[in-house]
Amino acid sequence: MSKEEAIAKLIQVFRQYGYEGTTLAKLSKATGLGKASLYHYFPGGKAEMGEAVLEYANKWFQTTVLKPLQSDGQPEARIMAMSQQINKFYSEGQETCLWSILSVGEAQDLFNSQIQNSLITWIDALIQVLIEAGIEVEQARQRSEDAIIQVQGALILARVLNNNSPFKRTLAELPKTLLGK
Amino acid sequence: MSKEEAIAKLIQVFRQYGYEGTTLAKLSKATGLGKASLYHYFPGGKAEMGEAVLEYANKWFQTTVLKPLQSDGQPEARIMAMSQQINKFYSEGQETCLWSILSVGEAQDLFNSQIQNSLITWIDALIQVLIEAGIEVEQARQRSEDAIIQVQGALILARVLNNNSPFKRTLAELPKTLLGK
DNA sequence: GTCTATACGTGGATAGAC
DNA sequence: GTCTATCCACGTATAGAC
Repeated sequence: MSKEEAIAKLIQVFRQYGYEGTTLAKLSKATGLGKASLYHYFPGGKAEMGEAVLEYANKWFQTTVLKPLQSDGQPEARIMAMSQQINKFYSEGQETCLWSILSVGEAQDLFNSQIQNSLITWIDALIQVLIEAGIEVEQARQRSEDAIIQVQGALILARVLNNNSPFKRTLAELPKTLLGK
Repeated sequence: MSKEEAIAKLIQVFRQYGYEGTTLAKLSKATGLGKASLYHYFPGGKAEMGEAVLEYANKWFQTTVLKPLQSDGQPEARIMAMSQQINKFYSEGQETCLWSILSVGEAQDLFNSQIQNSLITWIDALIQVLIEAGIEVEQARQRSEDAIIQVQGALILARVLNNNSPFKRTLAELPKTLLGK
């Protein structure tokens, strides 16, 4: 098993259990590797695995979600493309956001700056598109923040209510939220 | 120290560290009670403490947030009163929501039905007010869900960005979100 | 009710064989 | 690279004195 493949398995565990709820036993079971093998790939142990998982998720997000947003079509089309990708990225609202779950407790101390960067990158990418669409910068910032707020909040609602329809509705309305029409 | 006072201290720990990140050592330190004393109040251990903390938060939320919403003024005034109380309840966006943090990992199995009830109660209370304001029921439901989504999402953004201004802005716009004007 | 002391499992991490 | 075996600290929980 390659390191990449291992990380893809690890990410599931961190997403489901959070940092402190994730144990080496769970990580071992998820990958099929013994604890010692995990330490071969990640000498820094659990903290390094968390770091790797965040880095992996970040790249994945950049490729699948941000890239369509930064392509060269019409702003509205790009935003719609992004919404579709977000839907996939979070498995239609059934998966927790790694950023939100790794921003509490001990994990916050370890990863917050990394997570903050990811979120800021996302916000800035949105602002860029809205400016291209002719929206004034401060309003663009507010709407971009609102969009992310809504995605994050909708994921929580989906998890607690065990029902992803508010999440899907939120995504469907993202273009309106961002472009204001 | 009364049981109530103890619970008020415990809640801080669960909020900050989540269920799995919360240890008896932390709970002991926060209350000033020895571990054995905690077991005197909560024979069921950590799980019972989590339960008690959720129950406490729920009552607190009902009294401070829902009651103003269900008073007998104009809908808009009641919604504004609720927003103010939400602001206090989450310490201006600087405190995590207990419901969102206890809905992951092992805690999800233990507490999800309780948390689900709390959230549904909130949504239903909002729907009631919007219906009184003359809004059609399905739209009332959607807007109520949206309001909660925005509060939850804004709390996440505040935590990650270490900046509560989006949270405050979100709260300020809640009346508009709900009443649609 | 609150404490000290302690039991027992599990968590993270390492050694060393293959 | 992956395993088995093992270490040590800490986690939850309990016993029993005061």
